Amino acid sequence: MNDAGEGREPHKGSASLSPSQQDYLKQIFLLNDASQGATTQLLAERIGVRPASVTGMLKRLAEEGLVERAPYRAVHLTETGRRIAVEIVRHHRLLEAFLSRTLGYRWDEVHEEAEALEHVISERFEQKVAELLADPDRDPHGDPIPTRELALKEDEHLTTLALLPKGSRGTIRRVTLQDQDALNLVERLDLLPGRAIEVAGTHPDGISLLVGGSRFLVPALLAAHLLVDVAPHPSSAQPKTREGTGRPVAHEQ
Amino acid sequence: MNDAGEGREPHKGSASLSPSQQDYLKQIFLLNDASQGATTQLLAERIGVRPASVTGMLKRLAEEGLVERAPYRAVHLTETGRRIAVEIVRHHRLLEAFLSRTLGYRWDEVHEEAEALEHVISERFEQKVAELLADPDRDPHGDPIPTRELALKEDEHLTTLALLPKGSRGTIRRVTLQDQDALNLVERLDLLPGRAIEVAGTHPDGISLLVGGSRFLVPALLAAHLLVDVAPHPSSAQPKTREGTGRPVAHEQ
DNA sequence: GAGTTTGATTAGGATCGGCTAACTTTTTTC
DNA sequence: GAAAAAAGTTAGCCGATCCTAATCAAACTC
Ligand SMILES: [Mn+2]
Ligand SMILES: [Mn+2]
Ligand SMILES: [Mn+2]
Ligand SMILES: [Mn+2]
Repeated sequence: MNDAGEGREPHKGSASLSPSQQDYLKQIFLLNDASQGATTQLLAERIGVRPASVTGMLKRLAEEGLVERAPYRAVHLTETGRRIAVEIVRHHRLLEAFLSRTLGYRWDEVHEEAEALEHVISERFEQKVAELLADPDRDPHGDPIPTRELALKEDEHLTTLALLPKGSRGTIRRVTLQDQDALNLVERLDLLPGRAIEVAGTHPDGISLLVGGSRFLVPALLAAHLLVDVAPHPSSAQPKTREGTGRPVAHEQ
Repeated sequence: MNDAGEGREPHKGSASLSPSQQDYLKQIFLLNDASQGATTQLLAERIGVRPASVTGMLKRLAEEGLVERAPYRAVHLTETGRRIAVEIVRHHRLLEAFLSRTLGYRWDEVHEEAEALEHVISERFEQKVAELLADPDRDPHGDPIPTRELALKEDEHLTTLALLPKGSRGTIRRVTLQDQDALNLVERLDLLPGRAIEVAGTHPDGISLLVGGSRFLVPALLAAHLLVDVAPHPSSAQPKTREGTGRPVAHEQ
């Protein structure tokens, strides 16, 4: 079924794709980036459509050379598809940083707005915002912002909170959650990027955590999405002296 | 064919309409605001579709109670339709001011970007931008920005350059053009809002204008879209002063 | 005021992206 | 390894928005 003589559009930019197509590519990328297979069902959940719709769209994207797929198996991005996906991710995270820093959005308000704007802003807008913010490399959730050349830094030194042994100390650097309610939970628990934490113990259902003077159970499902920068010497005091009641939320303004 | 017992949706916000629908409402409003009938053909030109498409969309908008129309006649907005249209206009002009002032866009670059963003930003975004800019009342073209309550100030003291008699002096306050090429022309001629001008004479094809030390013919078609704040005493030369016809005129550009 | 020109509408069709219901394939369970 | 469960696909449909071509109405023209 695959033909080699199809019309080869040179340099397909994200601009020529519909917001819907862009969202599919982005979610495939994010799933792969999180080492998960981009299955029909997962995509359907993330994008908010029915599985049948995903199948249909993936076929169209495959025809355009943006994904490679075999029926009943997870999809993968082609190089072209990946490039576009990263471009959208850059838009999204740059916008989140902008909304947070320049317009004073709250931590939990940025995602939804960026979700819509990411498809609409021009390269000029992207550029101007990057200038204004002096090329930020993290969004408010701690997610790395791809560079203009679409290079994406890996967080190799970060560890999932869920895997830390008792006694570990470190700093929360990244919250890899999409869901609005889950984000609200993180905010209520004051587990934002920058917070110093210590693992008080492990449970079957999660992790007992010491943060900002209080101690509570972080459910495993949540802990798996908190990436921590582990302090070099678990026995010594934490490098960053930043205690307090934890109430004054760490907004990066 | 028209029935009175249609489903009456309460408080329809612009958010529930498609970008396309929003553009139709906006263009109807802008045409009416410029004292032009919103005909099928004019709308088709402004929106960039064929007349047949306009007829189709107007029918749908009429069904939703946003416009009133009779076949072969110009359309009018209902109160609901007008409210939505003004909301979009506010978005558009606020965005233009923001792009210009905060992101450093050039005068001729703002329109296109605002055209896409206006349909996508949330009320929160609108609000935050308005705060950041301290409630601006003009966009970079001199067009008035509707207030949050959707009140739109009229430019009663402004006159079309095309109608000024020889010897008139004044200041360009507003450029009511949509077309990109026309805007570029205005910029090349340095006829931007704020420029002091004097009418050196009238021609059948336009107006001979003195501006910034040089003198040239402004084609009638262009002159009709330049709104001028006429100086009270045509004989006295004054580069920049606030005159008063009994009405306070505040504009920040 | 009959005819012509211009403007508007209708008819029919395409594309896109979603849906449901029915069917097929893969995976899991025992 | 057969049956059941889960996941994925197909077929058929729908609404939104655009298009072209043909028709109809209104507005000028003389
Ligand atoms: Mn999106
Ligand atoms: Mn983020
Ligand atoms: Mn628009
Ligand atoms: Mn403007």
